[in-house]
Amino acid sequence: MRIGQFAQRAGVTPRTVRYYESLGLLGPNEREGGGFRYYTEVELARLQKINVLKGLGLSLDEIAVVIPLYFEDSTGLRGKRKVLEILNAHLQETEEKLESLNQFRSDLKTNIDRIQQWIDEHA
Amino acid sequence: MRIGQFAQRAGVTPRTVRYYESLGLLGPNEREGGGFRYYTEVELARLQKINVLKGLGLSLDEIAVVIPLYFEDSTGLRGKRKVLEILNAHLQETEEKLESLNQFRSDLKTNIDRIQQWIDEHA
DNA sequence: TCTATCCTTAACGTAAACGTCAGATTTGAG
DNA sequence: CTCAAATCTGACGTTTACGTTAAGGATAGA
Repeated sequence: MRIGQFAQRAGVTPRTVRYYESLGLLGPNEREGGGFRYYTEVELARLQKINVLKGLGLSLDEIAVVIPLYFEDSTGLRGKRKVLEILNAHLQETEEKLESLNQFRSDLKTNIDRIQQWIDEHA
Repeated sequence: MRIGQFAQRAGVTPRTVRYYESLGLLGPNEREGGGFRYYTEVELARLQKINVLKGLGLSLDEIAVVIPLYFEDSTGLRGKRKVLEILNAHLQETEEKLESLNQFRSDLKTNIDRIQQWIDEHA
C-alpha cells in the first residue's frame, strides 16, 4: 500500500506520514521502483498507536520515546532500565491527570445541575 | 499585589498574565496611579484555576468559555442554555478522555511489569 | 501511447502560547 | 531627591504539528 491509502486508513494526511518519518516515528521503508513509500499492516498498526497516544496528550517527542516499546524489542539491560524510568514517570503523570480529570468532571456536573435547576425554576 | 508577584505566585510569567488579559481570561483591572496592574487573591484563584484547566489539555479558547462559570454569574436564559450545551459537550469529552487514560495507564503497567520481569529474570 | 492520478522533495505559511528584546515610565528604598 | 528595580506598550522571534503550493517524476487504465 502506498502513502495515500496508508494515510487515509489511519485518518491522517500523507504530509503527516512524511513528517512522522522525518521525526523517526515511522521507519524509512522500502522504496521500490520509482522511489515510492510502500507500507504494510504492521506499519498501519504503529501509526494508529501513535494516534491513540496523541489523543492522550503525549507530544510527538514523547511518543518517539514510548512507541518503540510496542513494536521493537529493545535489547540490553541498561536500555530496559531507562525505559522503565520513563514509563514510571508517565504512569505518575497519568495518575495525576486522572485525578484532576475526575475533579473536573465533578465540577462540570455540579455546574450543569446548577444551571439546569435555574432554567427549570425560571421556565 | 502587582504583576510580578502575582505571576510568580501562580507559577507563570508577567508576559503570560498580560497575554491572558488580552484574551479576556483575566479582567483588565484597576490601573491606579501610573498605569500598573494590581491584583487580589480573587484574581489569583482565577489564574490558578486556569492553570489547572490547562493541565487537563483545554486550550485557552476553551478555557475562556468555561472559566466565567467559576467566577461570574452569566445572565439570561439563552446564555444559560448555550453554556449548558458547551458544558455537556465537555463532559462527554472528559469521560472519553478518562476512559482512554485508564486504558493508557493499564497499558503502561503491563509494559512496566513485563520489563521488570525481564530484568528480574536476567539479573 | 496518452492522460489522469498519485507520488516525490523543497520550501514557505499557519495557529497557539508564549519568550524576548527595546525604549519609555513609575515606584520605592536610601 | 536619586537611582536601581519593576512595569508599561509595542513588536518581532520561537516551537509544535502540521497545511499548502510549486515543479516535477511514476503508474495504471483506456
